[in-house]
Amino acid sequence: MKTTPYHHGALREALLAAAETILKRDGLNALTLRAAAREAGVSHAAPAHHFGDLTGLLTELAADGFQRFGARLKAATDAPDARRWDGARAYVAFAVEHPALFQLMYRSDRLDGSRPSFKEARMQVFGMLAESRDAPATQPSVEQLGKMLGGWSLIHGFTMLLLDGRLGPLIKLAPEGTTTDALFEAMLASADKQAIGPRPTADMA
Amino acid sequence: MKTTPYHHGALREALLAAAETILKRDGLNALTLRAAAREAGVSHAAPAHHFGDLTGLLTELAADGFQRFGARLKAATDAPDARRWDGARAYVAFAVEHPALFQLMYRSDRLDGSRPSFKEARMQVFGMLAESRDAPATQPSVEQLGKMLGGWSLIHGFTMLLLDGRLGPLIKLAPEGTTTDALFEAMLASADKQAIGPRPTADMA
DNA sequence: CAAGATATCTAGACACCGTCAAGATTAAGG
DNA sequence: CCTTAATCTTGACGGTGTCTAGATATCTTG
Repeated sequence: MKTTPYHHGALREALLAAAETILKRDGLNALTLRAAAREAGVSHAAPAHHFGDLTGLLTELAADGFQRFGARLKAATDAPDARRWDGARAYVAFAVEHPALFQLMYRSDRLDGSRPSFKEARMQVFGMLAESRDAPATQPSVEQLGKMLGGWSLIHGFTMLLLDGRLGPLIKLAPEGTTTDALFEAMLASADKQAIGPRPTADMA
Repeated sequence: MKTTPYHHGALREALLAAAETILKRDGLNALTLRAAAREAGVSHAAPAHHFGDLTGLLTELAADGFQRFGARLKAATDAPDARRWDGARAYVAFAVEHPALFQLMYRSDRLDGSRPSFKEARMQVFGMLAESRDAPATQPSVEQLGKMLGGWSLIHGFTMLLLDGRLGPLIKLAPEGTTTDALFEAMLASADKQAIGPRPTADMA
């Protein structure tokens, strides 16, 4: 084996690792097929043989992300001392630790939803989501689905707003020193409490 | 005035209109400076004189979107017969009618958040958000902010999941013929009700 | 074991993209 | 009227995805 053998041996994994490095370091806009090839030290056209096109590479990366995401959620909800909302906290924590990856995972216009690896990883996470609620997995009612969707939307919406930097004005409105974490916990607490007293007529999001 | 005068007269507006046409027709990935120039019938470098770069064009488009979004929300919440959650319904309705534009509005990596027009339009919408809740505009408590954030996150999360096509598995789980609209209404209903009975130990989103 | 088949990777080309510089054309103002 | 500024065009450069052809290594199989 010389310095750079013609055949890499594990180029597929190396390219995925290189892609994630670029994603973390330079963002999604800088993650190109050629950049991944450079990072891995191969020719510019090499990635096409393993992923087809750029969408393929991004989709495999997202699929890998969903697998790790699912493992993280499972660990949080299966823990013996798991508190209420610990799954939600794990949801946000993963997104904060891998912001660019998480955003990619929810960017359908850059992904190929028909890829088996992606479909499988995504459905596994969705399954955990459905199971963790008290809604039965078979023939749930619309009411039960609405409740489950409410939990998912609440957490996902917070995550997206946080990653996109949209909570700045809210923080500025809050008492000095308030963190996004404190706001998140306050949000969870308010979701557990019923609105007491007269409802405001125009109550929106 | 001949067929194509050297000076367009209102190229800035024409380019914005062309950009939105492309956004609706071909999606964000196809919205390039050169494509907008082609659609408007001018040379490929013309847009740079009005928007600086591609980020500038996208940001102005997003700013325009936030202005219309704000008007739509205001109309919904100010209506004399406005029901609870009508602001939320308008939020989702606007996103469904302009999916690509809405997604662009929440894609910070493609926008320049420091552009005055964008900042202003965005803050105007945020102001409506903050006012519509019972939280006072001055010195709200963390609890009040948490409640307001909960409403925003709930609606925004649902919208993002819907636009990204992530509700498919949920629909498949639901009784046949269930629409996303029905799920949305069920979600709103569940947000109004307190969870009765014993809480599940692992309750996540 | 050897040789043909196959998988893997390289090199080159093409059209498209954003962006910059230089020049042509028109409008505005003193 | 003539200067100045704004507007738009033309041409160029490097970067990108993707296609083709060819080089190299591994695998299979007779």
